[in-house]
Amino acid sequence: MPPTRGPDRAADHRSVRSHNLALALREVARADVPVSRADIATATGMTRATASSLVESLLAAGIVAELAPRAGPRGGRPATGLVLCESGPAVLGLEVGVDAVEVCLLRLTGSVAFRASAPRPRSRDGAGPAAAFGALGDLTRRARAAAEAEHLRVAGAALAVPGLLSRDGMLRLAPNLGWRDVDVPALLAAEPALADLPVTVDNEADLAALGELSTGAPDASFLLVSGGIGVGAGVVVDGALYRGRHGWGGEIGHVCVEPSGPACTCGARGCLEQYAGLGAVLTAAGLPAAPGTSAGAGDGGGDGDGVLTGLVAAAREGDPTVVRALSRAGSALGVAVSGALNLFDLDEVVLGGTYATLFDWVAPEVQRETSRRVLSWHWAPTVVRCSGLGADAAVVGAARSVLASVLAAPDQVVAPG
Amino acid sequence: MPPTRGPDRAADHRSVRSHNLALALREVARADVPVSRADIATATGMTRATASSLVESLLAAGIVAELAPRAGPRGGRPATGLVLCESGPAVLGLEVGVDAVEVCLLRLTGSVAFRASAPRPRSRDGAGPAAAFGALGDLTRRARAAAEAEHLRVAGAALAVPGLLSRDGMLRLAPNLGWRDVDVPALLAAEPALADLPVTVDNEADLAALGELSTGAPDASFLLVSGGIGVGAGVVVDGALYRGRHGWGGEIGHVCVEPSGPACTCGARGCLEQYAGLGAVLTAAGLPAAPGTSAGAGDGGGDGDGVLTGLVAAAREGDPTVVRALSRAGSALGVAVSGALNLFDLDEVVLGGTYATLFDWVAPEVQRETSRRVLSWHWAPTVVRCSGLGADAAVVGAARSVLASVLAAPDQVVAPG
DNA sequence: AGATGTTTGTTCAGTCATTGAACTTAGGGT
DNA sequence: ACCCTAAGTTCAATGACTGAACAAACATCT
Repeated sequence: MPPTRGPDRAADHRSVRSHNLALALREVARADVPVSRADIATATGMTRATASSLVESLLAAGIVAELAPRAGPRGGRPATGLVLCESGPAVLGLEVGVDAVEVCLLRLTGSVAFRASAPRPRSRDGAGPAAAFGALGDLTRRARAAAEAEHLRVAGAALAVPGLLSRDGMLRLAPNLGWRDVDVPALLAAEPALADLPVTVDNEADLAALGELSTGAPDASFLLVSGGIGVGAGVVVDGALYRGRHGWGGEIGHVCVEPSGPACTCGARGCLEQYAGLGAVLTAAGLPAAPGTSAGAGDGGGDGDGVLTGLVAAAREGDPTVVRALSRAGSALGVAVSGALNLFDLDEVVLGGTYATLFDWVAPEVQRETSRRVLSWHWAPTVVRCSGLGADAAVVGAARSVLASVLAAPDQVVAPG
Repeated sequence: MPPTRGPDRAADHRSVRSHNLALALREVARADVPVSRADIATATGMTRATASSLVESLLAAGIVAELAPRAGPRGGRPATGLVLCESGPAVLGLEVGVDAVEVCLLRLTGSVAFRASAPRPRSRDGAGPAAAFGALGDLTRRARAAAEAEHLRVAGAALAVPGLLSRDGMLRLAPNLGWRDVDVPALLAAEPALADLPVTVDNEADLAALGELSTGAPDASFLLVSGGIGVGAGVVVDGALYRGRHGWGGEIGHVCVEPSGPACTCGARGCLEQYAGLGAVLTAAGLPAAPGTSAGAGDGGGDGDGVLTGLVAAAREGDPTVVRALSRAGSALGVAVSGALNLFDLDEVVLGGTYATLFDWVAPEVQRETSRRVLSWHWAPTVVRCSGLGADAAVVGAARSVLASVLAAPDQVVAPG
């Protein structure tokens, strides 16, 4: 997160201005149609004079743009439409995933300006974290060249990693990458293409949840459950990500489904991952485990996609063992998800990652369990949805999170210009 | 909560003032020793001139008071100490509990000015919610008389109820009271002693968590698990209560401990309540169930205290059946709590309600399960604590929540005066 | 005792962003 | 043409903070 200046800072004229600036910009950003200065004034409760003044600043900063005046329905002077500026500050989403490193450049409007990925150098080839960040640096260089070509200034970046981060950016543990205690900020600083950018680092599941959020209502509430070798979750309440005490919220993979169930790599018994993780599903389906799916092996990776298509094909053909395996994974998932819904008080579940691919076989069981186990079901029945972004959720979410912080603090982005 | 005016309101001069007013007041409130105007200035980053001006307003409003000047350690002009005003606006905590209705009047400083309780009129005697609120009204009248005698103005009240509230204050379901769809605001408005006060209504577990919060660091994070006929939990993260989408967060009582466990009154199987609820514990201990502990009976109540002392006595004597029952309840609780800690990313558990009384027999098992099942244990080992407030947590927490809102918005309380 | 230094609290002109009201601009309808 | 409506701008007034200078009150050193 950006230089978290305490919420307990004294306010002065300038803070009023930045607050209202952000407010005005949000009105422009959240509407699908162009808004006028008068719209901003009435929506926020400020004077038309103030709205005008704020808009002037936003125009000067190149964050919003004016359209040609268009007459309203009931006569009167035509309103000049305001929209986000296509050539305003752009943002970068980064991801170090199990199989690949990815990058994604978004214009201020949210449109994709550049997109690329490369396979992650594998540990078994002697390549450590530095090699992965080298690949990320290469992709970033290309993305920034693309930005340059469009005369876009890159305002910042966010990086998604699959693991537990401490607040200073250290990646404490990333089982599926085979990493432990990796100093992410140092590795970022070592890449010339990234060293001069403000980069925030966040958990992959959290950023995926933010990505999912950006595809729907801005104040949605849901639990995004992401399947894979592990099982992760991101919690969004009223449009805000729940982070928890250390930023490790939503660790659903090791929630207990059956206290005396099979032993898990974490040392406990009966964790969700042992029922609904990709490795467990493959084993139960009688299919060969993909490399790396026997979590804890240290080196992650493995061609997850190949195994997955096999699984889907078998399920489509109605292979009873496979279907039963998926349904059992679904009900275990449903038990854990029900607990999470009871605790977080949510009524929407979004299935992402491999669960998005396997949605048709997994979702009914999740639905069934939640309908029985969620206490508030009668007042707010649980909805189980499929993720709209699938595997790209995390990169896109990373970029979107930067976009959100630019829109939330437009004055921050103007100053350094 | 007070008329939640949207966070998306335009800021002007007055909002700067109220923000800084609240900031200055917080400095006075959170320090144990008197602070000076200069202290406020340096702590918040404002000028001494501004701090002075703010303090003047707070003095005029009767919210803070000046002490005699006291010399500092390194010479210089002595600082005039500022403290919360003992005779400033007072607040009222209310509770409709299973056994009793309670009231508690707190001075602005947090000291108790009045305290009383009365048995709750029972449904089996033909008394419905109206009777309970009548009893609450009587207590309130006495509390306000006590306030009057001290020349204290009562700024507001908060009511704790054990059940699911909708956002408009309707009590949707309170199994242990035997109530359903009770219109709390209407009942409050019908009581003359309460009709003229701003009263907020909240879940008992949530307010108990706030009460617990007020006994420790103001930015603590913990899960407060409250035992009783049911099992409730309140989640506090960085000093703020987690409420969830509808305000129903922390429903741990129906988190699944064993998917194929005993049937629960909620319709599901293996809910925590079936292992660690008071009824289940008594049954497992071979003791006679207290009236009402067979949850779902409709009319709640029952002399919980009597049964509890019997349980404690038997446990102290080392009765193996009782000790085993408690230890099994503890490990079921530990399983559910571990899940909650993984999801919420917390590292502190506070046991309250009956669990506070049974702490010595329950806590070790909770500790053991969390040490195995909480993923982040190695970086942030879980601490299991006993609640400092016990059964009074909810009333006190209710009053504290009003206190907090007065301190957070001092200008609100000045205007009507 | 007196001078010096230090810290607290106040006073006052200056600055800045908002408000509110008048005014200008630019259409639509009859 | 004339009136009506709504958008956007201009400008004096207001309110709250800043910064600097000043006054008050005490400790310490000579």
